[in-house]
Amino acid sequence: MTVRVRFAPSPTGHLHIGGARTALFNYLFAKRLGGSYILRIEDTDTSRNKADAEEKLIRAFQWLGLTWDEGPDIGGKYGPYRSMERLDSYQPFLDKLVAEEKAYPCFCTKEELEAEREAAQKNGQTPRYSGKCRHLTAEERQSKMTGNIPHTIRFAVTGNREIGFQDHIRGNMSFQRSDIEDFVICKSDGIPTYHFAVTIDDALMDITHVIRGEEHLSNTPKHVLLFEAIGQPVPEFAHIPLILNENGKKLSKRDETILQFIEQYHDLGYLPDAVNNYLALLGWSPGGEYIEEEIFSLDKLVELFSLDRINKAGAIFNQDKLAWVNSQYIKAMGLDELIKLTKPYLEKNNDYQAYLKQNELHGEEAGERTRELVALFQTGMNQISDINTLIQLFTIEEATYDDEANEVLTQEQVPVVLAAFSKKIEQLTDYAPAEIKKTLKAVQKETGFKGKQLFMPIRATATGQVHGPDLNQTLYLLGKEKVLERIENVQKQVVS
RNA sequence: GGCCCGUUGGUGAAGCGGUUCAACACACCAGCCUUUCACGCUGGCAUGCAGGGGUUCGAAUCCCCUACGGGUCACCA
Repeated sequence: MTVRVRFAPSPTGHLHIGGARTALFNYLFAKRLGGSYILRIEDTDTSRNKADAEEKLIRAFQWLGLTWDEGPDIGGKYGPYRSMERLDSYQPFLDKLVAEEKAYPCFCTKEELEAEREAAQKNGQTPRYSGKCRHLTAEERQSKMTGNIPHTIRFAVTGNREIGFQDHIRGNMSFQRSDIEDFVICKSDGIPTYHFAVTIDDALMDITHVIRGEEHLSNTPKHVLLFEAIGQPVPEFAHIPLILNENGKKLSKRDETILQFIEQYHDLGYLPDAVNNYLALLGWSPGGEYIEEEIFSLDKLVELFSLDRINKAGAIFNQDKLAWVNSQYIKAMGLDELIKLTKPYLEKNNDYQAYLKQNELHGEEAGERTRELVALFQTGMNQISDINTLIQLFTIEEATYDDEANEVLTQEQVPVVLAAFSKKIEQLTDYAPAEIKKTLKAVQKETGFKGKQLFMPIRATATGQVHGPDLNQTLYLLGKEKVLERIENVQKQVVS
């Protein structure tokens, strides 16, 4: 039997890193085994559904390159792929369960249930549905039904056998039936709950493996019960560890201390492969000969992935590491491709556009300048959008001097070095990197200062910083006028 | 609180009873390279695998207890 897995999100918002990783694991697992990966939308909570959420979800996945074999957008022979379009398939199962008395209508109101819950809590008891509607007589039930009293359908959890199942990651799991209340499978508006919808959907779609987050672990016995009640085979389960924030807590969508939406990474200029790569390493690691490597393409991940190399403990999300992974991809890519990727950022960068205009760079020349700049910063970028902050070095009108730079400028050789250097470049007709390099050499000869003593004063003066890309290139891209102007400013300050 | 799950360094993790078992990577620190900077390279960074008991000739690796952390207890998914 070929493997069939699914990612089944609810369309309530943006795709976040946890969902993306769950989807990724499903995808990798399916592809590894030559099976099918399915996207299914669980939209039974109609009040929380957001109109554009599905579209955003799909766009995010497309960007990541995690394509599905069946889904709401492309269909498939097990469709439809949205719960709300599958209402007809739930009804017969619901009717059958009620007819077999495996489920029953419950007429309790939300207020009643809430009150019971609070009372139980107050007495230190575990809040659990009393099961009182299960024991209604046929007459009582009939009269309430004809009275059109709103009701839910609850699943009757009977007996006291253990519910056991195998989890691919956690091994043998077992729960007590007595710990599970008669849970609602159909809401009073006639829409099934998640528990019911997923199990029917999984059963009808011949899902063989359910790979999902650990937060579902304690829901699983309910699903097992349901599969058994409708006489369908129970799929295999794999509950993957949660992704945690730096405090070791499950990510909350409201937590703003961490970038957790895929869209944000897209906007910042992360590469989809890098995101997949990092996410795959959260809770999973390749064994064998690849154990010392960290950078894997999607195809490579497919080749290496296996469920039994998934960790049990939750993993803390580390943005630094993601950035590093991304930087590896940026360093590895060709310059032309990088330029293409920086284009949208640079086009929207008014300072850069002004810089080009000011230096009278148009058309091909502008393109050439962009090329030089991107090449200069390729090794210094963690994300494509970094180009905008890095490039400020050249676009900014007035340099701002940081502490380290100011410290350098107090050194005694500074006036000598600056004077010699400015005099020489003033006379330079061909202001280009190679010529600048020669000039620096000449200054060294003339003044006797070399190394840090020579370069630092000039770097600090020209850029306001002691760190930055290659000096010759930097001075060239800054332009002669700006460099001379800044030298002059610094000289005035040193004198006064 | 009940039920479940987990616990190797600041972080991701390797390790699945015994020839360096405490890899590798991020971060951090130091050095090298570079007449500067960055990239890169090299090295340092857990005397101990939450703690305590066992089992065993031998345990991070098996068992038990405790502690701590997390998840979940909805007509949400």
